[in-house]
Amino acid sequence: MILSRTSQYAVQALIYMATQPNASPVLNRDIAAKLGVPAPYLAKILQGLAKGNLLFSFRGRLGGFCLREGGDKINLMQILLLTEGPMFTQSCLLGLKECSDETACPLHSRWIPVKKKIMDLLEDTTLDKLAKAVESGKYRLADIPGRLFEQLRA
Amino acid sequence: MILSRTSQYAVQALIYMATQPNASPVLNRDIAAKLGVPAPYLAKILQGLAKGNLLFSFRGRLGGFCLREGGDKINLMQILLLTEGPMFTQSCLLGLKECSDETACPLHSRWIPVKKKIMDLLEDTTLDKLAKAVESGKYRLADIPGRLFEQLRA
DNA sequence: GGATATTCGGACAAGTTTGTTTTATATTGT
DNA sequence: ACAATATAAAACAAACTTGTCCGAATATCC
Repeated sequence: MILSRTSQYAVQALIYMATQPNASPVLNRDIAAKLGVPAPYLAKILQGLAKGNLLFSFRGRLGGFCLREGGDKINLMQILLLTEGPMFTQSCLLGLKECSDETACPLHSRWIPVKKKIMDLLEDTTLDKLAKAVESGKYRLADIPGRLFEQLRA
Repeated sequence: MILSRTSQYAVQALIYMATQPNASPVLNRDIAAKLGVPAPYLAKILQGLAKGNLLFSFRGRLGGFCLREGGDKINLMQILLLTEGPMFTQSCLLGLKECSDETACPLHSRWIPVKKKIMDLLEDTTLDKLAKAVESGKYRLADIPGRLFEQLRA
């Protein structure tokens, strides 16, 4: 509805990375397995995030991906700007290319405050907050059924 | 970002229809011209809305599409449930198939109130309100440049 | 240096959304 | 009955998103 699959996978992957000790790189293969997501596709997404300076990537043995900054420094908006593109913040509900305060669609004035709520949420929500929620055990990152998920986690 | 092109065209078209006298049917061709969207594609969308009981459709000479009810009775949510599908209201930001209060993604509790704002907006916004905004001349339905739009309107 | 393990990068394939074309069918006016 | 004009429906095409595969580059360990 709101986010593309690419964005959903990206957010899930980064939350997972934030739950891991960031001393050693995390393998794309491992992330894909935990999330139940196609590994080659996820790799491409992570490469994009590395190009966008959100991740470090290391090749070779002991390689993998690392968060470039601490999980408390990365919020959802930063991720989505990379995966959805820079137009993400300035979109009109009706799809008008230009929909500003001067020349607006009929929904504009109603939409602005709601959109602000969304943007505020995305900017305020850091990876750390989400990682803590997952670590508490009350929340899930992926659709994998409980038992299988626990097995993978072991 | 939030809505598919199909939904955007559908909403634009219905707003336009709500600005027209509803005694005589509106031609798909005319709507498409005003909005600057491909006519055959729009026709398909309108046919879907007719199947969903939001529009009447009449074939042959003097045919066209009509709102089935008054513009004050149709809100955006009704349209989007047809164009985006019935899952539209129950989606999870991270794309989890199941994300309810019992088994939730780590964003769930933050997302719920924001989502409610969106849903409230969509349910509260009727075609009539939007049509009036367009008729006031302050707001635009389509991306067509001002001069061309005025010419078409004449 | 060689073996191994990993990301990188690009080419390829499938699926979905968006858009086009064509033919059929219904309605009205003459 | 016939011509004109509209939607209906289905087949087709293009573009974008999503997903797959493979060879190359790179780093570590022996």
